[in-house]
Amino acid sequence: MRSTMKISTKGRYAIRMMIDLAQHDNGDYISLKDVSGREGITVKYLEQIVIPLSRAGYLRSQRGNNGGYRLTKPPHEYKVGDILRAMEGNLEPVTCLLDDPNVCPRSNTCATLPFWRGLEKVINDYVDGYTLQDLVDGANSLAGNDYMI
Amino acid sequence: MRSTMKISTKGRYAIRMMIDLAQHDNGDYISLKDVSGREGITVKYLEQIVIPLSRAGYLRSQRGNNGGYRLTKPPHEYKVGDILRAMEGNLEPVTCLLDDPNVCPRSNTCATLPFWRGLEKVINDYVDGYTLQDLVDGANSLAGNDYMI
DNA sequence: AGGTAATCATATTTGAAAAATAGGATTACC
DNA sequence: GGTAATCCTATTTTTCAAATATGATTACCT
Repeated sequence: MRSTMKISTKGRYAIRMMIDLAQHDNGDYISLKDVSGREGITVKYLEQIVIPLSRAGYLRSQRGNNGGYRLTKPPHEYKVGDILRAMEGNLEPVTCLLDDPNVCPRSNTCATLPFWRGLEKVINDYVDGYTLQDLVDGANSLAGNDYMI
Repeated sequence: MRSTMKISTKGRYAIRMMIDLAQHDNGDYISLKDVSGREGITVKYLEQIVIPLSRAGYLRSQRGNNGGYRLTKPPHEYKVGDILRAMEGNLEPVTCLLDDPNVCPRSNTCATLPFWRGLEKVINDYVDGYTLQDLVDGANSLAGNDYMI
């Protein structure tokens, strides 16, 4: 059985790309071709991944020869949750949580809604507890947790 | 954009069915037809949902006329996480976390693996903090948390 | 100026899995 | 023996992620 509750490849690749841009930041723009070579993701796919990140203001781009991308902020100012939400839209574990009241006619009486809301909160709190810099360091900024193995 | 990170309908329906069985438990077996009428899920779909729950030992069944299903344990002995994992297989947010070392050749050096492991732990801890009885009560058993709205 | 190498924009294809349905076999009560 | 349920397996339908394709636009560099 393949399970659900999975982050998309775009979400995972976006994080890896952001790490790559952070690691190789020397002030110049970094081409997707370079990222592609290092990360093993096709340039064409990276072009798609870059769109929501740019739209969110997380990346600055330069067109033309010697063009490319670079971060708009220092890595510690990116919450990993921001990157994921830019790619995934949201991290709600069930569609029932959307604001649209048409989604589920049972939402008023549903006994499980608070449970799902809590799960959403736990997930968002966790991913917002990491910054891009934390991932670059391969370490965890959350004081006193034991998630590292 | 439709987002990922979603629990399947089978997972959601399984929880609702278990709540329904708990709420209507009077010692007799409860037919899927009854559950279907109350929950608005087809009998045929419920038949599929029941399979992994029975296999996990969470339900007892009775065939034939007046047959049906009932819980094998009192509701407070079911962790919601157990129900979800029975349906979803696991709650790992990325395939990279599977034991199979062939899944990702970068797993040895991947800077994001500890991050994903932590997310998996947070999710499992949360869903294991709720019991079926909590959902029946529409309340939250975790002492001192504020997930309820 | 013109070649080149990049981003940008949009569309299309592919593949796989979730979601739902279908048909019939088996069981057990009454 | 009729009926109403579970059980079993297969199939269809639908949706969406994943990946690819094509070409336009931009800007550096010689």
